[in-house]
Amino acid sequence: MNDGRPVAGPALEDVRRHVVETADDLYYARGIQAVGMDELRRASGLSLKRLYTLFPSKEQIVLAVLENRHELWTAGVTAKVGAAGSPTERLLAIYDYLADWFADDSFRGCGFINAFGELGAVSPAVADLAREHKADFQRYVAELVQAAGAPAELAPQLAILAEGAQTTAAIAGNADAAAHARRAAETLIRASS
Amino acid sequence: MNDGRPVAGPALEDVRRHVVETADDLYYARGIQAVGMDELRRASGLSLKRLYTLFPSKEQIVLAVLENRHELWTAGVTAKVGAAGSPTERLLAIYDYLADWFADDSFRGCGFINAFGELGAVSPAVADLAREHKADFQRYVAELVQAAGAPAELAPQLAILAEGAQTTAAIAGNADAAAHARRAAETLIRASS
DNA sequence: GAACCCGGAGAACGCACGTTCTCCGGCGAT
DNA sequence: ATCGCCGGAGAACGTGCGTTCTCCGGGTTC
Repeated sequence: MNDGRPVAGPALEDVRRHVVETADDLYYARGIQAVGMDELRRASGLSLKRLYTLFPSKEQIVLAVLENRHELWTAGVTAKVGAAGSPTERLLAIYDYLADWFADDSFRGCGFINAFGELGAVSPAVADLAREHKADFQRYVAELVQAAGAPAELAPQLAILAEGAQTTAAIAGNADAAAHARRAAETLIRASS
Repeated sequence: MNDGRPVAGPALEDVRRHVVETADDLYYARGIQAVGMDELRRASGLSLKRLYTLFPSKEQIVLAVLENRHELWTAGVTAKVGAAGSPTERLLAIYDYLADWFADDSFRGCGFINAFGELGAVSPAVADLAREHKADFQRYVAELVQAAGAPAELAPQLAILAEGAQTTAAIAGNADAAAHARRAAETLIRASS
Protein backbone atom coordinates (compact mmCIF):
# COMPACT_ATOMS: atom_id res chain seq x y z
CA MET A 1 0.00 0.00 0.00
CA ASN A 2 0.78 3.63 0.18
CA ASP A 3 2.02 3.35 -3.39
CA GLY A 4 5.58 3.94 -2.25
CA ARG A 5 4.93 7.52 -1.23
CA PRO A 6 6.22 8.97 2.05
CA VAL A 7 3.98 8.21 4.97
CA ALA A 8 3.47 11.61 6.51
CA GLY A 9 4.65 15.19 6.20
CA PRO A 10 3.42 17.99 4.00
CA ALA A 11 2.64 17.38 0.36
CA LEU A 12 5.44 17.72 -2.12
CA GLU A 13 4.04 20.91 -3.59
CA ASP A 14 3.98 22.53 -0.16
CA VAL A 15 7.62 21.68 0.41
CA ARG A 16 8.55 23.08 -2.97
CA ARG A 17 6.68 26.27 -2.23
CA HIS A 18 8.40 26.53 1.12
CA VAL A 19 11.79 26.25 -0.58
CA VAL A 20 10.85 28.82 -3.19
CA GLU A 21 9.66 31.30 -0.59
CA THR A 22 12.73 30.84 1.57
CA ALA A 23 14.99 31.19 -1.44
CA ASP A 24 13.14 34.28 -2.56
CA ASP A 25 13.65 35.97 0.79
CA LEU A 26 17.37 35.27 0.71
CA TYR A 27 17.99 35.99 -2.97
CA TYR A 28 15.99 39.18 -2.99
CA ALA A 29 17.58 40.54 0.16
CA ARG A 30 21.19 39.79 -0.64
CA GLY A 31 21.51 38.88 -4.31
CA ILE A 32 21.35 35.46 -5.90
CA GLN A 33 25.04 34.70 -6.17
CA ALA A 34 25.62 35.85 -2.60
CA VAL A 35 23.44 33.03 -1.24
CA GLY A 36 24.84 29.52 -1.45
CA MET A 37 22.98 26.26 -1.41
CA ASP A 38 24.23 25.58 2.08
CA GLU A 39 22.58 28.69 3.40
CA LEU A 40 19.35 27.83 1.63
CA ARG A 41 19.57 24.40 3.21
CA ARG A 42 19.95 25.90 6.66
CA ALA A 43 17.20 28.48 6.18
CA SER A 44 14.72 26.03 4.72
CA GLY A 45 15.48 23.30 7.24
CA LEU A 46 15.83 20.71 4.49
CA SER A 47 18.76 18.55 3.68
CA LEU A 48 20.84 19.20 0.61
CA LYS A 49 19.77 15.90 -0.83
CA ARG A 50 16.13 16.79 -0.40
CA LEU A 51 16.69 20.12 -2.11
CA TYR A 52 18.28 18.35 -5.04
CA THR A 53 15.44 15.89 -5.33
CA LEU A 54 12.99 18.79 -5.41
CA PHE A 55 15.03 20.83 -7.90
CA PRO A 56 17.72 19.59 -10.26
CA SER A 57 19.96 22.65 -9.84
CA LYS A 58 20.26 26.05 -8.27
CA GLU A 59 19.31 27.69 -11.54
CA GLN A 60 15.98 25.87 -11.50
CA ILE A 61 15.35 27.21 -8.01
CA VAL A 62 16.15 30.70 -9.25
CA LEU A 63 13.71 30.28 -12.13
CA ALA A 64 11.02 28.97 -9.78
CA VAL A 65 11.61 31.95 -7.52
CA LEU A 66 11.19 34.35 -10.42
CA GLU A 67 8.03 32.62 -11.59
CA ASN A 68 6.64 32.84 -8.08
CA ARG A 69 7.55 36.51 -7.94
CA HIS A 70 5.77 37.11 -11.20
CA GLU A 71 2.60 35.55 -9.84
CA LEU A 72 2.77 37.54 -6.61
CA TRP A 73 3.31 40.75 -8.56
CA THR A 74 0.46 40.03 -10.94
CA ALA A 75 -1.89 39.11 -8.12
CA GLY A 76 -0.95 42.23 -6.15
CA VAL A 77 -1.37 44.62 -9.05
CA THR A 78 -4.62 43.17 -10.28
CA ALA A 79 -6.03 43.22 -6.75
CA LYS A 80 -5.18 46.89 -6.34
CA VAL A 81 -6.48 47.72 -9.80
CA GLY A 82 -9.63 45.72 -9.21
CA ALA A 83 -10.39 47.72 -6.10
CA ALA A 84 -10.30 50.98 -8.04
CA GLY A 85 -13.35 52.57 -9.60
CA SER A 86 -13.12 54.39 -12.89
CA PRO A 87 -10.88 53.27 -15.74
CA THR A 88 -8.59 56.22 -15.03
CA GLU A 89 -8.39 55.35 -11.35
CA ARG A 90 -7.61 51.80 -12.34
CA LEU A 91 -4.61 53.04 -14.31
CA LEU A 92 -3.42 55.12 -11.37
CA ALA A 93 -3.90 52.21 -8.98
CA ILE A 94 -0.68 50.76 -10.41
CA TYR A 95 1.28 53.52 -8.72
CA ASP A 96 -0.63 53.07 -5.49
CA TYR A 97 0.43 49.45 -5.53
CA LEU A 98 4.02 50.59 -6.05
CA ALA A 99 3.69 53.01 -3.12
CA ASP A 100 2.56 50.18 -0.86
CA TRP A 101 5.42 48.02 -2.06
CA PHE A 102 8.08 50.71 -1.66
CA ALA A 103 6.95 51.29 1.93
CA ASP A 104 7.92 47.73 2.81
CA ASP A 105 11.18 47.67 4.75
CA SER A 106 12.46 44.77 2.74
CA PHE A 107 11.93 46.54 -0.58
CA ARG A 108 15.09 46.37 -2.64
CA GLY A 109 13.96 47.12 -6.17
CA CYS A 110 12.38 44.92 -8.78
CA GLY A 111 13.61 41.38 -8.38
CA PHE A 112 13.58 40.87 -12.13
CA ILE A 113 15.71 43.92 -12.81
CA ASN A 114 18.13 42.79 -10.12
CA ALA A 115 18.27 39.26 -11.43
CA PHE A 116 18.67 40.50 -14.98
CA GLY A 117 21.58 42.71 -14.03
CA GLU A 118 23.22 39.94 -12.08
CA LEU A 119 22.59 36.91 -14.29
CA GLY A 120 20.97 38.13 -17.49
CA ALA A 121 24.20 38.02 -19.45
CA VAL A 122 25.13 34.60 -18.12
CA SER A 123 21.81 32.78 -17.94
CA PRO A 124 19.52 33.08 -20.96
CA ALA A 125 16.69 31.50 -18.98
CA VAL A 126 16.83 34.26 -16.37
CA ALA A 127 16.97 36.92 -19.07
CA ASP A 128 13.97 35.39 -20.82
CA LEU A 129 11.91 35.29 -17.64
CA ALA A 130 12.69 38.93 -16.93
CA ARG A 131 11.73 39.85 -20.47
CA GLU A 132 8.48 37.94 -20.23
CA HIS A 133 7.65 39.52 -16.91
CA LYS A 134 8.15 43.03 -18.28
CA ALA A 135 6.33 42.24 -21.52
CA ASP A 136 3.42 40.88 -19.52
CA PHE A 137 3.22 44.09 -17.53
CA GLN A 138 3.34 46.18 -20.69
CA ARG A 139 0.48 44.12 -22.10
CA TYR A 140 -1.53 44.57 -18.92
CA VAL A 141 -1.05 48.34 -18.95
CA ALA A 142 -2.03 48.42 -22.60
CA GLU A 143 -5.30 46.67 -21.74
CA LEU A 144 -6.07 49.17 -19.00
CA VAL A 145 -5.25 52.05 -21.33
CA GLN A 146 -7.54 50.64 -23.97
CA ALA A 147 -10.31 50.14 -21.42
CA ALA A 148 -9.91 53.77 -20.42
CA GLY A 149 -10.34 54.79 -24.04
CA ALA A 150 -6.94 56.47 -24.09
CA PRO A 151 -4.60 56.38 -27.09
CA ALA A 152 -2.40 53.33 -27.30
CA GLU A 153 0.87 55.27 -27.12
CA LEU A 154 0.02 56.15 -23.53
CA ALA A 155 0.65 52.57 -22.41
CA PRO A 156 4.44 52.40 -22.86
CA GLN A 157 4.77 55.81 -21.27
CA LEU A 158 2.89 54.72 -18.17
CA ALA A 159 4.88 51.50 -18.03
CA ILE A 160 8.14 53.42 -18.23
CA LEU A 161 7.01 55.57 -15.32
CA ALA A 162 6.36 52.46 -13.27
CA GLU A 163 9.76 50.99 -14.12
CA GLY A 164 11.53 54.23 -13.34
CA ALA A 165 9.75 54.56 -10.03
CA GLN A 166 10.95 51.11 -9.02
CA THR A 167 14.63 51.71 -9.69
CA THR A 168 14.50 55.23 -8.28
CA ALA A 169 12.88 54.03 -5.09
CA ALA A 170 15.30 51.15 -4.80
CA ILE A 171 18.50 53.13 -5.22
CA ALA A 172 17.50 56.47 -3.73
CA GLY A 173 15.90 54.49 -0.92
CA ASN A 174 12.79 56.60 -0.52
CA ALA A 175 9.26 55.83 -1.55
CA ASP A 176 8.48 59.27 -3.00
CA ALA A 177 9.11 57.96 -6.48
CA ALA A 178 5.69 56.28 -6.49
CA ALA A 179 3.94 59.58 -5.78
CA HIS A 180 5.99 61.40 -8.41
CA ALA A 181 5.23 58.74 -10.97
CA ARG A 182 1.54 58.86 -10.09
CA ARG A 183 1.37 62.60 -10.60
CA ALA A 184 3.21 62.30 -13.90
CA ALA A 185 0.76 59.60 -14.94
CA GLU A 186 -2.19 61.83 -14.02
CA THR A 187 -0.79 64.56 -16.23
CA LEU A 188 -0.19 62.20 -19.13
CA ILE A 189 -3.67 60.72 -18.86
CA ARG A 190 -5.32 64.12 -18.64
CA ALA A 191 -3.32 65.41 -21.60
CA SER A 192 -4.24 62.38 -23.71
CA SER A 193 -7.96 62.97 -23.68
CA MET B 1 68.31 59.54 -10.69
CA ASN B 2 64.95 58.48 -11.91
CA ASP B 3 63.72 58.72 -8.34
CA GLY B 4 63.21 55.00 -8.23
CA ARG B 5 60.44 55.08 -10.78
CA PRO B 6 60.23 52.62 -13.67
CA VAL B 7 62.34 53.63 -16.57
CA ALA B 8 59.95 53.44 -19.47
CA GLY B 9 56.43 52.41 -20.30
CA PRO B 10 53.25 54.38 -19.99
CA ALA B 11 52.60 56.54 -16.96
CA LEU B 12 50.96 54.93 -13.98
CA GLU B 13 47.72 56.80 -14.53
CA ASP B 14 47.48 55.49 -18.08
CA VAL B 15 47.91 51.92 -16.93
CA ARG B 16 45.26 52.38 -14.27
CA ARG B 17 42.89 53.83 -16.85
CA HIS B 18 43.60 50.91 -19.17
CA VAL B 19 42.71 48.48 -16.39
CA VAL B 20 39.54 50.35 -15.54
CA GLU B 21 38.39 50.44 -19.14
CA THR B 22 39.14 46.76 -19.67
CA ALA B 23 37.36 45.86 -16.45
CA ASP B 24 34.40 48.00 -17.39
CA ASP B 25 33.99 46.23 -20.71
CA LEU B 26 34.02 42.83 -19.02
CA TYR B 27 31.93 43.70 -15.97
CA TYR B 28 29.29 45.54 -17.94
CA ALA B 29 28.94 42.86 -20.56
CA ARG B 30 28.78 39.85 -18.29
CA GLY B 31 28.25 41.00 -14.71
CA ILE B 32 30.84 41.76 -12.07
CA GLN B 33 30.87 38.47 -10.22
CA ALA B 34 31.01 36.54 -13.47
CA VAL B 35 34.43 38.01 -14.30
CA GLY B 36 37.37 36.79 -12.25
CA MET B 37 40.67 38.49 -11.65
CA ASP B 38 42.36 35.98 -13.89
CA GLU B 39 40.24 36.98 -16.84
CA LEU B 40 40.90 40.65 -16.16
CA ARG B 41 44.59 39.81 -16.06
CA ARG B 42 44.42 38.11 -19.42
CA ALA B 43 42.28 40.84 -21.02
CA SER B 44 44.40 43.69 -19.71
CA GLY B 45 47.72 41.99 -20.47
CA LEU B 46 49.03 42.74 -17.00
CA SER B 47 50.26 40.35 -14.37
CA LEU B 48 48.19 39.70 -11.28
CA LYS B 49 50.88 41.23 -9.15
CA ARG B 50 50.80 44.40 -11.21
CA LEU B 51 47.02 44.56 -10.89
CA TYR B 52 47.31 44.23 -7.14
CA THR B 53 49.92 46.97 -6.94
CA LEU B 54 47.62 49.25 -8.92
CA PHE B 55 44.52 48.35 -6.90
CA PRO B 56 44.37 46.81 -3.43
CA SER B 57 41.39 44.56 -4.19
CA LYS B 58 38.78 43.69 -6.77
CA GLU B 59 36.25 45.83 -4.98
CA GLN B 60 38.44 48.88 -5.49
CA ILE B 61 38.57 48.10 -9.20
CA VAL B 62 34.80 47.86 -9.25
CA LEU B 63 34.51 51.23 -7.53
CA ALA B 64 36.98 52.79 -9.96
CA VAL B 65 34.96 51.36 -12.84
CA LEU B 66 31.78 52.89 -11.48
CA GLU B 67 33.43 56.27 -10.95
CA ASN B 68 34.70 56.16 -14.50
CA ARG B 69 31.25 55.24 -15.74
CA HIS B 70 29.79 58.18 -13.85
CA GLU B 71 32.20 60.57 -15.53
CA LEU B 72 31.51 59.15 -18.97
CA TRP B 73 27.77 59.41 -18.40
CA THR B 74 28.00 62.97 -17.12
CA ALA B 75 30.23 64.03 -19.99
CA GLY B 76 27.93 62.38 -22.54
CA VAL B 77 24.74 63.89 -21.18
CA THR B 78 26.13 67.38 -20.74
CA ALA B 79 27.56 67.30 -24.25
CA LYS B 80 24.20 66.34 -25.74
CA VAL B 81 22.39 68.91 -23.61
CA GLY B 82 24.94 71.57 -24.44
CA ALA B 83 24.32 71.07 -28.13
CA ALA B 84 20.61 71.74 -27.73
CA GLY B 85 19.06 75.16 -28.11
CA SER B 86 16.15 76.22 -25.96
CA PRO B 87 15.82 75.26 -22.29
CA THR B 88 13.01 72.89 -23.23
CA GLU B 89 15.10 71.26 -25.93
CA ARG B 90 17.91 70.93 -23.43
CA LEU B 91 15.59 68.93 -21.17
CA LEU B 92 14.55 66.70 -24.03
CA ALA B 93 18.16 66.22 -25.12
CA ILE B 94 18.49 63.81 -22.18
CA TYR B 95 16.26 61.34 -23.99
CA ASP B 96 18.13 61.83 -27.23
CA TYR B 97 21.27 60.87 -25.39
CA LEU B 98 19.49 57.78 -24.12
CA ALA B 99 18.37 56.93 -27.65
CA ASP B 100 21.97 57.09 -28.87
CA TRP B 101 23.08 54.93 -26.00
CA PHE B 102 20.35 52.32 -26.42
CA ALA B 103 21.28 51.96 -30.08
CA ASP B 104 24.72 50.72 -29.10
CA ASP B 105 25.00 46.97 -29.54
CA SER B 106 26.76 46.59 -26.23
CA PHE B 107 23.99 48.37 -24.30
CA ARG B 108 22.94 46.24 -21.38
CA GLY B 109 21.15 48.65 -19.07
CA CYS B 110 22.47 51.14 -16.57
CA GLY B 111 25.70 49.87 -15.07
CA PHE B 112 24.80 51.36 -11.73
CA ILE B 113 21.43 49.66 -11.57
CA ASN B 114 23.06 46.38 -12.54
CA ALA B 115 25.83 46.77 -9.98
CA PHE B 116 23.33 47.79 -7.34
CA GLY B 117 21.20 44.74 -7.95
CA GLU B 118 24.19 42.45 -7.93
CA LEU B 119 26.28 43.90 -5.11
CA GLY B 120 24.27 46.65 -3.46
CA ALA B 121 23.16 44.47 -0.58
CA VAL B 122 26.63 43.08 -0.02
CA SER B 123 28.89 46.05 -0.66
CA PRO B 124 27.87 49.35 0.94
CA ALA B 125 30.46 51.18 -1.14
CA VAL B 126 28.85 50.03 -4.38
CA ALA B 127 25.41 50.95 -3.07
CA ASP B 128 26.65 54.40 -2.08
CA LEU B 129 28.20 55.05 -5.47
CA ALA B 130 24.99 54.05 -7.21
CA ARG B 131 23.00 56.32 -4.91
CA GLU B 132 25.35 59.22 -5.54
CA HIS B 133 25.22 58.68 -9.28
CA LYS B 134 21.44 58.76 -9.32
CA ALA B 135 21.27 61.69 -6.91
CA ASP B 136 23.68 63.58 -9.12
CA PHE B 137 21.47 62.99 -12.13
CA GLN B 138 18.39 64.12 -10.24
CA ARG B 139 20.21 67.30 -9.25
CA TYR B 140 21.24 67.91 -12.84
CA VAL B 141 17.71 67.48 -14.13
CA ALA B 142 16.47 69.81 -11.41
CA GLU B 143 18.88 72.48 -12.63
CA LEU B 144 17.69 72.10 -16.20
CA VAL B 145 14.08 72.27 -15.06
CA GLN B 146 14.75 75.40 -13.09
CA ALA B 147 16.56 76.97 -16.05
CA ALA B 148 13.53 76.22 -18.18
CA GLY B 149 11.34 78.04 -15.68
CA ALA B 150 9.27 74.91 -15.07
CA PRO B 151 7.91 73.93 -11.66
CA ALA B 152 10.33 71.97 -9.48
CA GLU B 153 8.09 68.89 -9.22
CA LEU B 154 8.70 68.29 -12.91
CA ALA B 155 12.30 67.26 -12.25
CA PRO B 156 11.73 63.95 -10.42
CA GLN B 157 9.10 63.04 -12.99
CA LEU B 158 11.51 63.54 -15.87
CA ALA B 159 14.23 61.66 -14.01
CA ILE B 160 11.89 58.73 -13.42
CA LEU B 161 11.12 58.64 -17.13
CA ALA B 162 14.82 58.44 -17.89
CA GLU B 163 15.34 55.65 -15.38
CA GLY B 164 12.38 53.70 -16.66
CA ALA B 165 13.54 54.06 -20.24
CA GLN B 166 16.90 52.55 -19.32
CA THR B 167 15.53 49.45 -17.65
CA THR B 168 12.83 49.01 -20.26
CA ALA B 169 15.33 49.25 -23.09
CA ALA B 170 17.71 46.90 -21.32
CA ILE B 171 15.25 44.13 -20.59
CA ALA B 172 12.88 44.48 -23.51
CA GLY B 173 15.93 44.84 -25.70
CA ASN B 174 14.61 47.52 -27.99
CA ALA B 175 15.49 51.19 -28.09
CA ASP B 176 11.92 52.47 -28.48
CA ALA B 177 11.78 53.27 -24.80
CA ALA B 178 13.84 56.41 -25.36
CA ALA B 179 11.33 57.75 -27.87
CA HIS B 180 8.39 56.89 -25.62
CA ALA B 181 10.04 58.59 -22.68
CA ARG B 182 10.79 61.63 -24.81
CA ARG B 183 7.19 61.98 -25.90
CA ALA B 184 6.01 61.60 -22.33
CA ALA B 185 8.50 64.26 -21.28
CA GLU B 186 7.23 66.60 -23.98
CA THR B 187 3.70 66.18 -22.68
CA LEU B 188 4.74 66.76 -19.08
CA ILE B 189 6.72 69.87 -19.98
CA ARG B 190 3.94 71.29 -22.09
CA ALA B 191 1.39 70.62 -19.36
CA SER B 192 3.54 72.31 -16.73
CA SER B 193 3.59 75.73 -18.32
C1' DG C 1 82.24 43.15 -12.53
C1' DA C 2 79.65 41.88 -8.57
C1' DA C 3 76.15 42.72 -5.23
C1' DC C 4 71.72 44.27 -4.78
C1' DC C 5 67.05 45.07 -5.57
C1' DC C 6 62.88 46.17 -7.88
C1' DG C 7 59.19 44.50 -10.61
C1' DG C 8 57.11 40.94 -13.73
C1' DA C 9 54.99 36.38 -14.27
C1' DG C 10 52.05 32.97 -12.82
C1' DA C 11 52.07 28.94 -9.57
C1' DA C 12 50.13 28.20 -5.15
C1' DC C 13 46.93 28.88 -1.20
C1' DG C 14 42.75 29.02 1.38
C1' DC C 15 38.16 29.29 0.91
C1' DA C 16 33.43 28.83 -0.63
C1' DC C 17 30.64 27.44 -4.13
C1' DG C 18 27.37 23.82 -6.58
C1' DT C 19 26.87 19.14 -6.67
C1' DT C 20 27.40 14.24 -5.37
C1' DC C 21 28.22 10.28 -2.25
C1' DT C 22 28.16 7.57 1.72
C1' DC C 23 26.45 6.38 5.77
C1' DC C 24 22.69 5.47 8.98
C1' DG C 25 18.12 5.14 11.26
C1' DG C 26 13.52 3.61 10.98
C1' DC C 27 9.54 1.68 8.84
C1' DG C 28 7.04 -2.38 6.22
C1' DA C 29 6.86 -6.86 4.79
C1' DT C 30 7.57 -11.67 5.68
C1' DA D 1 12.40 -10.96 14.96
C1' DT D 2 14.80 -10.21 10.83
C1' DC D 3 15.62 -8.48 6.45
C1' DG D 4 15.41 -5.00 2.99
C1' DC D 5 14.92 -0.51 1.49
C1' DC D 6 13.80 4.28 1.24
C1' DG D 7 15.01 8.79 2.52
C1' DG D 8 17.40 12.09 5.57
C1' DA D 9 21.76 14.23 6.99
C1' DG D 10 25.86 16.33 6.03
C1' DA D 11 30.73 14.99 4.83
C1' DA D 12 33.29 14.99 0.68
C1' DC D 13 34.60 16.35 -4.14
C1' DG D 14 36.01 19.18 -7.91
C1' DT D 15 36.17 23.72 -9.44
C1' DG D 16 36.99 28.50 -9.56
C1' DC D 17 37.32 32.47 -6.94
C1' DG D 18 40.32 36.50 -4.67
C1' DT D 19 44.65 37.01 -2.95
C1' DT D 20 49.54 36.03 -1.84
C1' DC D 21 54.19 33.96 -2.58
C1' DT D 22 58.10 32.48 -4.85
C1' DC D 23 61.06 32.66 -8.32
C1' DC D 24 63.69 34.99 -11.85
C1' DG D 25 65.69 38.43 -15.09
C1' DG D 26 67.68 42.80 -15.85
C1' DG D 27 69.04 47.37 -14.43
C1' DT D 28 71.43 50.40 -11.06
C1' DT D 29 75.23 51.26 -7.94
C1' DC D 30 79.78 51.01 -5.91
